[in-house]
Amino acid sequence: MTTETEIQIHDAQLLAQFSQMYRTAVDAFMDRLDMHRGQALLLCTVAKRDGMTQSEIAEQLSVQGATITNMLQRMPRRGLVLRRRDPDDNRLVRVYVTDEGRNKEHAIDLQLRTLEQTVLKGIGEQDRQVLRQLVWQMIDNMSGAS
Amino acid sequence: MTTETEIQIHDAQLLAQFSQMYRTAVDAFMDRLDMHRGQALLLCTVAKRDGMTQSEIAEQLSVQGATITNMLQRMPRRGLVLRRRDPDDNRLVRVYVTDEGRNKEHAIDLQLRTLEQTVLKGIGEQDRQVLRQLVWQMIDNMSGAS
DNA sequence: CTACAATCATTAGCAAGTTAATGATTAGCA
DNA sequence: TGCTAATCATTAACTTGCTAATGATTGTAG
Repeated sequence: MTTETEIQIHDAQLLAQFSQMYRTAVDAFMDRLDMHRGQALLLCTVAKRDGMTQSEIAEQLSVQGATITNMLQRMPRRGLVLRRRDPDDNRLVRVYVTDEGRNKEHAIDLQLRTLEQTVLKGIGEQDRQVLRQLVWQMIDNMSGAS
Repeated sequence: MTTETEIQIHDAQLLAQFSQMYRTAVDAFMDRLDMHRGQALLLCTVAKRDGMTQSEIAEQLSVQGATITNMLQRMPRRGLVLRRRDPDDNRLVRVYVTDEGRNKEHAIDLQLRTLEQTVLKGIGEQDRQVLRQLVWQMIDNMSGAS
């Protein structure tokens, strides 16, 4: 169905299309958990290191600090995370995961593995290794972007 | 800098991070042309086949129809495209590129090639072939997503 | 010690996605 | 012909990203 266009598309557009579709796919998988993409990924990040600063979260997700503020303001719908100002440095806001949040994170993690299986279907372990390496290379290339 | 996290990240999150960074990179490159990402990609699409229907554009960009409506409503800042209802089927709105739009599209195309060079730097032609094939495979996997 | 610079978070306003509901037009069948 | 169903676009309300400007706190130099 997309076969006709495969021939004359540029790599830049191919990657754009992939990014778009992957984002939509994550949305779909998170919807089943009644979660939004950004909030889910944030939760997964904080769950791995409790008490992260908002700036640290932003850097980890390759996102602007203001984006984290926005997301956290919409989060307390369900008490999944807490925010507390650092007593030693009152500029910092540290984010903590509640027990409920940790449960949710497990579910999200499972769902992400399912997504992984869907997206990587038909790709052998050797090719996956190659893919990982290539993606890391591209990420590195973009990290020092001008 | 990202080295510490490379080890224990899941593929799903790796791809999410790539998508996020790539999207930001496209934004940066389009900013230099005083263009927004979505509008630029839309222009490139229509430039290749004048008179496309909004639904056709949406499908090509893997995006919802409403998104195209929204974007086109913000576009006429500069007369890059025209919209005209199809006289034979009044439900359809066809989009046409003006001369100015076609000039802009050339500039965008150039900029996308530059982005391509940046992102794929250090990756040989053989690996690029492999990458293309893997990305197409993933796109196919997501096309029939449940 | 005080003033200035740096850091962190928030706010406001925008673009770009989504879904769901609505309206207008066309197509198809009795 | 006329009613119903399908198609296409629009609207409204939302989440998620961004930038730029602001405010509050901390660090540092004089």
